[in-house]
Amino acid sequence: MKELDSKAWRAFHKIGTSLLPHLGRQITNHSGISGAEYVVLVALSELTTPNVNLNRLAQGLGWEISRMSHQISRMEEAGLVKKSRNTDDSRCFDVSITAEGRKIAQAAIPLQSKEINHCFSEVLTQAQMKSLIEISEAISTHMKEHHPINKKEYRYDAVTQRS
Amino acid sequence: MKELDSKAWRAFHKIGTSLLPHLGRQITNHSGISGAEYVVLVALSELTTPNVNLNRLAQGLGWEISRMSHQISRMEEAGLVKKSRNTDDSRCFDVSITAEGRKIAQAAIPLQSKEINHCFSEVLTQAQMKSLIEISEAISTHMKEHHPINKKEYRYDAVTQRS
DNA sequence: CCATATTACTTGACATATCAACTATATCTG
DNA sequence: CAGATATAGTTGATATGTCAAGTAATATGG
Repeated sequence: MKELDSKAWRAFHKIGTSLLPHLGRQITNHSGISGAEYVVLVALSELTTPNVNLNRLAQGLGWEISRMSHQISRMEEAGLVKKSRNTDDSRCFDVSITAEGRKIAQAAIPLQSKEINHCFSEVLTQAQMKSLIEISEAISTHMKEHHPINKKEYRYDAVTQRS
Repeated sequence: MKELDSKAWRAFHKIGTSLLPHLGRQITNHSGISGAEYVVLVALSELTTPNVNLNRLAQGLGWEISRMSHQISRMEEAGLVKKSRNTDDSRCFDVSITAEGRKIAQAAIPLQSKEINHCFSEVLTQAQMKSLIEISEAISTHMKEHHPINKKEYRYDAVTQRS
């Protein structure tokens, strides 16, 4: 069954290197922010707490912490997010979205939803989308268990709630 | 049904930004080449003709031509591929794999297949893999028709055969 | 309570990707 | 055939991602 495997991999690889960049470009076109900025803003705008710990944010998006650090620095520079040292553990940083960032996110989200629609629900059947979600979840779970990006689970589960 | 859409997108995005880089890293670990180098070498090693036109190679992998140009330059520098002007149309370049490149590819492919196996057939059912392939094909087709990377289809279909 | 380890994050160098010109050749049109 | 246009690919600036090493604060073990 190597055959099937390889085909699945190639298929996945292909859409991964065409669809993802395409949707990123769309974001830039309609809202002037990068795909990376978009996913960060969306993550931040959906928080139930006023801010997240940087490490946690990275975990949530499956990013390396170094990447997140660079990204957040740039976004802070651009006025999209704010970063402040956590008072309880001053190694940690609390990241939050600014009013400006929220405004941009709120304008971008419906536009991007439309794009996503074009590429998903107009192309796939509902069954296929459900299948894709299951597949993704299976792979995500496996990755988390066997090949985690940042070695350990974040220990301070309470950090987000504290401030 | 926006809900399902968004979930499908997020699921896909997540594996796209975790699985793809992971497998790229594995290649580097076991064979000392980057993921990009790997896919190019595999594409070249599977040619039925001795070489491909650069543009065509880019199309085949869904890459922008500029990216391919840079990549091939670096790989030529590294001795993995060879590039030569096409005699019939001297705007075009014929790209081929070197003996060195082929050796590396042949060593890398079985190792990488094993990795792919870990992430696909050990995690997904056969039905899921088939479903993934169908989904990918649907999306690829749609992308090609509606959002092509390099605006036009390559016109000189015979170029590959000519030399 | 001190030495050592761990954790959270930063930094800078480097690799790679993307974009917008630009060059050279080829094709088309009158 | 001359001039306009299109095509193939290059180039360099800039943005972004990755890696290894470093810094500072906290936790741990004797």
